[in-house]
Amino acid sequence: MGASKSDFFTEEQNAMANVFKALAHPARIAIVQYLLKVDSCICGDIVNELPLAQPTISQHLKELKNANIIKGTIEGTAICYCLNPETISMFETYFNGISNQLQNKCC
Amino acid sequence: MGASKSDFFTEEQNAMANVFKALAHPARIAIVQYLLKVDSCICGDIVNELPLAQPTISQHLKELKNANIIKGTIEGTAICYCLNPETISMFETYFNGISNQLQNKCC
DNA sequence: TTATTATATCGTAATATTGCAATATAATAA
DNA sequence: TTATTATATTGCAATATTACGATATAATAA
Repeated sequence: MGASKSDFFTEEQNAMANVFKALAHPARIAIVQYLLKVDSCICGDIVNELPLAQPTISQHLKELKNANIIKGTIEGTAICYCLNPETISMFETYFNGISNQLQNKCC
Repeated sequence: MGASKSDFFTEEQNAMANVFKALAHPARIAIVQYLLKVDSCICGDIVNELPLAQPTISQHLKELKNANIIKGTIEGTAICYCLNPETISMFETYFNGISNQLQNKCC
């Protein structure tokens, strides 16, 4: 985050910022879309789907995994990634909460 | 975004990534929380609330405004910022959509 | 054992973000 | 007009992200 000041913010604020940061890249949005599109949670043919090299995809998957947006299970030589419904629920709860607090408070 | 490749992604993917990027910083999360906490949509006393200098706050507000997460109305010498309910709704719709598509697709 | 296949890590160059002092702008007040 | 007050912009140093070639690791196959 550039010349960092994250110490001055709460754990929760830093945590939310980190989860959003994981979605703050078109490649990672594309990975989420792809995981939704394919019927089962297919693995690393994401590399064939996106215009990025294998190490780059691996890095993006790692960031999504660290943010708990996806989870990976080993399947032989491959790793099967899929979206984590709990984190999606967390996002729903977060924005529902904002919506509810927002009533009559807007200019 | 580092050595950039955003040309290879769709408009929609880049747009979503940009909106998330606006929330990908603890100071901007704190600003959103503050705008929710205060009863009316009070303005630039955010500077007194957060441990950052005025130009830094101004820059963060600009990023939130560019992403349509907040909107500002002029009130005399001051500017009154508040959350944009439409963008909050957009987020709700986005994650509801993912939730719905996620049924039975998880490993 | 030696391939082969799938994914991860390292190192580093290119680029982007962050934070702020200094300064500018814009609106009102005196 | 000249303050004053509130916010924005500029310029730049410190730091973080992105992308990928080279290489490593891990699992299975031959």
